Amino acid sequence: MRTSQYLLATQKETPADAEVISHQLMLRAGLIRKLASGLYTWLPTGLRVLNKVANIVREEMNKAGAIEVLMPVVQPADLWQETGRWEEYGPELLRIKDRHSRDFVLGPTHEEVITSMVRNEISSYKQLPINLYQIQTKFRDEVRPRFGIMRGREFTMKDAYSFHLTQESLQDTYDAMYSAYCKIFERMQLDFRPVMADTGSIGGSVSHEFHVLAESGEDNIAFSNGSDYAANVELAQTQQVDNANVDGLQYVLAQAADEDGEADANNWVLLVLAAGHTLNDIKAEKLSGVAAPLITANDETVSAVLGATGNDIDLADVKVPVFADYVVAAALKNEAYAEKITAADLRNIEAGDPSPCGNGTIEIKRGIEVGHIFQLGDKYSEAMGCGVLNENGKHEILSMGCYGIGVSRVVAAAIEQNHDEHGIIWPDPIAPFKVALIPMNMHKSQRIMEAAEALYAELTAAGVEVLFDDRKERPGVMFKDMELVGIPHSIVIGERNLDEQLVEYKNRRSGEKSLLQLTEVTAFIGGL
RNA sequence: CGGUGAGUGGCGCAGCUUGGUAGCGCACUUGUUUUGGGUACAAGGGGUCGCAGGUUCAAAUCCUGUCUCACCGACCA
Repeated sequence: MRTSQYLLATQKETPADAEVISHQLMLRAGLIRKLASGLYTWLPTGLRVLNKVANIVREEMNKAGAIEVLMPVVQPADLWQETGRWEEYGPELLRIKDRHSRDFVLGPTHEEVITSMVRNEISSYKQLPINLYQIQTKFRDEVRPRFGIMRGREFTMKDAYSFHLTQESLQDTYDAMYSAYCKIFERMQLDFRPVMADTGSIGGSVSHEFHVLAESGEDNIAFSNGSDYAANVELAQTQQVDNANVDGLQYVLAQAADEDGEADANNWVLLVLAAGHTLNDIKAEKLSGVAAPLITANDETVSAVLGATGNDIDLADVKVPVFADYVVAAALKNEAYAEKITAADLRNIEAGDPSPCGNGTIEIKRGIEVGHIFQLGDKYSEAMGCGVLNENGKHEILSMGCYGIGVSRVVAAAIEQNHDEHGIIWPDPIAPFKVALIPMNMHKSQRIMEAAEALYAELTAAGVEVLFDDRKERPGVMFKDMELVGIPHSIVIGERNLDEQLVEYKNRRSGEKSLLQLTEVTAFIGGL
């Protein structure tokens, strides 16, 4: 590619509304442009990277036995009504009507569509297991899009769905996906970790997230320094310790749930934590008797409720089981709370805590979630009647797994992990170009132009992706642009070395420079 | 949705308090200059100041409404 026939679109100045480094660099290096909040155009350079990432994902999915399909972005509402998510999913689900006033959604995920397809296409146990995936645009009407492409409303996702008759089969595919994900992020040369995770609203039991480690990550990951234990802080269990070490208590009032699990506006549960600890909302709302989603009382309610117990709560009097670090006490209206104490894991794990696995202590690092795999069970297949005839001719509901990678988010995460003060430093496998060809004052020197043109033709013929900067620009401009864009290797052709038929090679990441014979350049670059 | 802040050429900003129909840097065009790290000089093109309404002889500037955007919280690949 010649820069003169390309859209480089680099900028000197950082747009004011970009906060994180990956967003700033994606704008400055000409990878993306914002169209509206959370909606971005991929410029040529950005699209090249996005396609590189997608292709690595595709290759590894294929190798792992998954089969590619492509489903519509627009999905009929009745599928979502079948699974109940039309009501459950909330405002992130963008609902639209067609000209006949029929309801549709812009797909935020594709469990409904794939399950609908499989129940029509798969009818025998002989066809199982099967794992189908697509790489496609998703739309989620995020409350607050932020950090550029990192949390956009429209984004590219690889989503795979597997179908099984037995838990063993599901586990096999889940393990294969786990390995494939590791391979994918290894190939992209990213520093990542698989971590145990909460299943959230998608449902199911077993789940792992894949995080790219970066300071700007939105998730906190708990690592053990004595084992390979890693879990999202949302999920990481804390060990109960002797209450004697607790230095004071703090409390939170949470709305209670009735027998049916519905929020009960008149009843509250008192959650008590050791001083200095922080409440983990996800753990709290999983407790029976506590309303989910968690509703905590404001100051007014606190005084009203605690006043109604007949006496002021004196936390020093709460008799905490000796093995518990913190407790749940029912502060039901007019009841003695002291008799309703239960111990539970309620708090966020913290650095320095003993690891739940029993080995080592916990360290907390920040991560960007780029992948998530789940064992879904029969949540969707049951609701939609997706099953096959088994060996005995009986209809049996399938169990499912689902496996996602945020393809566009990977691009941003890679930049968070690979940049310096000059710009992006792409890992070779996802770089938009492998090598930048930078001629010095080519428009004034016939021999430079001939050498550059010859080298460009040679590299291109060898299948090397080369960006030939043939603009009539000063050297400094070209160096700055190529560094900003982050092309991992560059070749500089100048009068200085041409007499000896030498050119200069420079490595973007290490900064190392060396001189190469003009004739050996293509072999050298090809071997990198 | 709650809190904070911002909307002035493609980008970054000034002007607004003390109304008089717009300015700087980058980028862009042309010429000269320079020639291994964003060269210098000169001449140009491009905005009616988010939108709507109001006050006024006169509004980017004052008033009202509205839209958009970013950041902090609750959700997610």
